[in-house]
Amino acid sequence: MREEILESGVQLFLERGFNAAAVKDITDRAGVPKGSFYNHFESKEALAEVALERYGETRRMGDLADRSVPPVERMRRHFEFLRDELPEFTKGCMYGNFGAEVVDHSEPLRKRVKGGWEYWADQLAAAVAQGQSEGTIRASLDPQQAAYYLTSAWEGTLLRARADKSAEAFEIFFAVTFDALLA
Amino acid sequence: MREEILESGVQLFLERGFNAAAVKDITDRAGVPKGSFYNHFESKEALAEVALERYGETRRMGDLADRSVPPVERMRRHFEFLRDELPEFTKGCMYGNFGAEVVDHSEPLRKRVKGGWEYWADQLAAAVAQGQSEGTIRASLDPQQAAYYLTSAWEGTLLRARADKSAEAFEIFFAVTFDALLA
DNA sequence: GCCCCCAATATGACCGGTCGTCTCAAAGAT
DNA sequence: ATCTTTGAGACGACCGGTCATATTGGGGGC
Repeated sequence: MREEILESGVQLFLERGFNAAAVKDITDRAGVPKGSFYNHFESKEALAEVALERYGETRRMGDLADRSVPPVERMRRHFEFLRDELPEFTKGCMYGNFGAEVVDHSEPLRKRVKGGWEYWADQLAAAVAQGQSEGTIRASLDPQQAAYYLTSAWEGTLLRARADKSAEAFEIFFAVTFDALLA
Repeated sequence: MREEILESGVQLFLERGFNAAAVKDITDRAGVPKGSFYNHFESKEALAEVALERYGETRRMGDLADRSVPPVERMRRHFEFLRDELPEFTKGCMYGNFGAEVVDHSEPLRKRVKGGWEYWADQLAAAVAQGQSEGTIRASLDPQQAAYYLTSAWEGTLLRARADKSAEAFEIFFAVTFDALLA
């Protein structure tokens, strides 16, 4: 039962964000009675923390460390994976959702959002650094800064895609990132 | 009275986003009775539309067209202005706030958010194009794409700054944008 | 095998609070 | 006196969390 609740929480936090995903909606989707929720999670916030961890595990960050694929290629595939996993122009990334809605009110969630972004940027930075040592990514970039910038650009791209209801934002992200910024 | 409500709306939508800025909070800050709200605005959403227009007017987009300042410099100043206008690491841009919270539920607001971003990107693109014709911005960039990317990167930077509670995100935005992407 | 007891878990109605919106009596204007 | 505007508080919906009651499972005794 706990697992069903967690799964539904992941889905709804992803589709609607924190506030618009009510505990009742989550338990309804999980097919369990609302009162049972608090036998498994101390609070909605506590569920969100676990949901965020779970979501982060599905982002396949390991792909960014796969030495059998050249760095630029694996970065490209990484972002293509993230893009292809998106529900259709609805809220696209739990980190971004919580980052926009919750970090001002929940210190535990803010720390996890921050930590998740840092981890992601570290993986990207390692790939940038390897690309530089192989001469396929421009040498003048600071890997940590470039990686940080890419996480920002990606989250912003998700916002724009949602407002535009168009995939053009992603096309532009790929074109500018791989043909201009990293090249 | 209408003006006080509008002003308070702008402030609170900026500081807290749409959902966390209650009508009561807005009227409290405006110093007017809550029941009067609907004598001046049809709904909270209607206020948000007007507040967004008002906010957009204060972003000084005209600075981006000021031919007496070189393109790169005026872009830099533009983003410096936006950064310096921020309340301390709280929600930083009404377009981004509404983009994250509301565009899935309110078509009028989605259109205004989209339109505001498009207008902003057009101004940036014109500056990029001029910089290219003067040889100060790299020629291989598509001005519209670069401008679109910058709006994304900026909005994402705001998200990261909030989660990090640090100005480092802005430092990185400036370093990568002006020393790597545009150079 | 059956019954009883107890602890753990499940459950749905309830609670108090917040929220956007509306109503209608009172106040103001003519 | 009549008409228009105002605004306090009611309204119904929604929300996270609580809790009295019901159910279940395991252990022990006969």
